[in-house]
Amino acid sequence: MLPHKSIEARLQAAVSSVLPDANTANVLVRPCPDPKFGDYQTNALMALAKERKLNPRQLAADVLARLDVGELCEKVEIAGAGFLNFRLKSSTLERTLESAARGEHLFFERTTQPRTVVIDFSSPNVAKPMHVGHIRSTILGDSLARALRLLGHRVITDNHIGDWGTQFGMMIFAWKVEKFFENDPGLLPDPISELERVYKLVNEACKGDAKALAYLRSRFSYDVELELDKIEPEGALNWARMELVKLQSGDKENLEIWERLIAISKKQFETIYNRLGVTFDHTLGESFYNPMLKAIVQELLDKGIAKESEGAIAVFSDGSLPPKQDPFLKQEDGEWKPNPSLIQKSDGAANYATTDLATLAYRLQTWHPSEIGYVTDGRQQLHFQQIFATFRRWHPEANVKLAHVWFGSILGEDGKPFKTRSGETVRLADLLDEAEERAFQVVTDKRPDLPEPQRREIARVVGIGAIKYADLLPNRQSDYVFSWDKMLALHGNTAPYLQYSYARISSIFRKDDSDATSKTSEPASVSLGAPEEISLARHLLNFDFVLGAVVEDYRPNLLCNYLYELASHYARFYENCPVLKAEPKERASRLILSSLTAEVLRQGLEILGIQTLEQM
RNA sequence: GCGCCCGUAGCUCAGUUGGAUAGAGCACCUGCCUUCUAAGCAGGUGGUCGCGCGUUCGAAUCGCGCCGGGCGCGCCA
Repeated sequence: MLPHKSIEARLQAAVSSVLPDANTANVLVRPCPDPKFGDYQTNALMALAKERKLNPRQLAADVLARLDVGELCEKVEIAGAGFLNFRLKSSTLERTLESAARGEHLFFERTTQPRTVVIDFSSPNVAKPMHVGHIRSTILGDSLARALRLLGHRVITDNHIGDWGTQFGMMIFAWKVEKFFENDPGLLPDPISELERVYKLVNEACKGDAKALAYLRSRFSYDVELELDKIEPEGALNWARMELVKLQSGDKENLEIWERLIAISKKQFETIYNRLGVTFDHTLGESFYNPMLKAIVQELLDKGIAKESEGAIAVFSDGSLPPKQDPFLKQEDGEWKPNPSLIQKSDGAANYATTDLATLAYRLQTWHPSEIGYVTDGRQQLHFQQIFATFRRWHPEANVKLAHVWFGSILGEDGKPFKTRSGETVRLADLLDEAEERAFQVVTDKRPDLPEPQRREIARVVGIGAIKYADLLPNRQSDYVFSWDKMLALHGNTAPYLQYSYARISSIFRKDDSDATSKTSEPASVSLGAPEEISLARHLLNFDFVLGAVVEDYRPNLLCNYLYELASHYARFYENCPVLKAEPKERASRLILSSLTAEVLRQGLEILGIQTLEQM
């Protein structure tokens, strides 16, 4: 057991012995904000004293009298208004590092209560290019899944792609206009661009653009029920609607076009996910739930949860919540008015709310998760509140935590939503290309001695890592400003700096000429002397706190900060404590410290989905 | 109008159940490479935590009211 866990357990026991009825779940230790206070502190006794109107320092003294942590810590101190400060004996630090060096742990503990957690993230749309709007969800979701898995939870990742909906009417229409059966766009180098081009064309024709309409007329020669010269905006729109209806009613040709659209898109998704190193256990898109929707609408009607309204079907407030917390009410002109959630449109089609309800039910029934996290844009907060509330009414027996893990927008340097210079949305593929290209310039500048293929590989890892890190570093709920210069900077809190820290440690081991036997046969012995060694060791021991917090609040940015601090501690150690030139005993100890730091850096970056390099 | 989120150093942002003297990077200034990768380190300048009132041993954090900004609010997802 790690020292802080052991201290915490004994502290809780001591509190129970003083206050038998106290709930000790919140009696926790955590790292001290300032090393002068010690290694760990608890402030929980002040809270306990407050709710019981006890003197906090007296309570601290009473608890301390029942607390025995003597073999782990120096004398425990009562400080301030009633803190308990713990300072680890240096032998405790040293033994913990040694057990890590033996591979018994890496400064964190796997959970004793594994949960099954579904993470819903990325969710791009079929037949459209993946763009910057998908990057935060993809990177955040992947990182959270990695963190949960590392801590021993059962994680199911599910990519809920947008493979059904009204846009397919226009897509199929466009497909037929361009006679793609004869000119398979899947064979083009960039089929998605081609699909996007014709989609825009049809869309513009529907809006009445003269050039687009003229183009349609010139191309139109198939299966003509409408006369060519009657293709006007209304005509084009009607035609697209007709194709949609045919698709929905199972028309063979349209289904085949739809399937080919999905196949082309999935290929694009795979290319991007491969570059990002992101994988999914399932890709169950919206279409998968299609067959279930009618029955769900009917069931919600039967149960009185939903009702007809203006031709549509909607869920209204049932009055079970205070109005302020009720997602189905809103205040207008001082009155509470209905704010319903539509589950069926007046044309009889279901919408995304229905699909999300079906998805939720399916996941629960199939995987029995204790938790489902939806990693989406913050603008969907109301939607998810309504979905969750509807689901609770529909399945009151369900025992599952539903979390909307929302995030803010990516902004350009001008503070407005991130776009290209010409005002287009930025494609993910282009973004990754540019990251690698810019990283290549930097690598070439710094290391002209390396052969080009190696520089390319470094640029790939650094470029992708920089984008991911820039995305994970800010608190997920804040908007952040996208800046190439900042994310690729070689100093400061950036991916390249962390990767460099790792590479620099690796370099020590490459130059370590001690023979292999001395590395393996002698029991590893750590002895800490220099202040830089001690603060580095202390920081390594805090890895567990950070991982717990990341998973608890769905916040990888805490890990970013931790890793940056770790790299800073190591840099100070590196400046002040020679490793290879030290005396044998000290050298062995410092090699262990270095190798454990490297391992935590590597593991931490891996949770962020960022690769490390031995050389850069 | 109502709801959600935000307002912290010149700029970009952290700030862990309320906790000890509010932190970092960039920028600016000063040092440090014959010594394990200087893609580095050390030091300095810089704050009425939007404003006010309140809650308490203690508030950037919680409550109320203002000011300023972003987003959302019935058939798109």
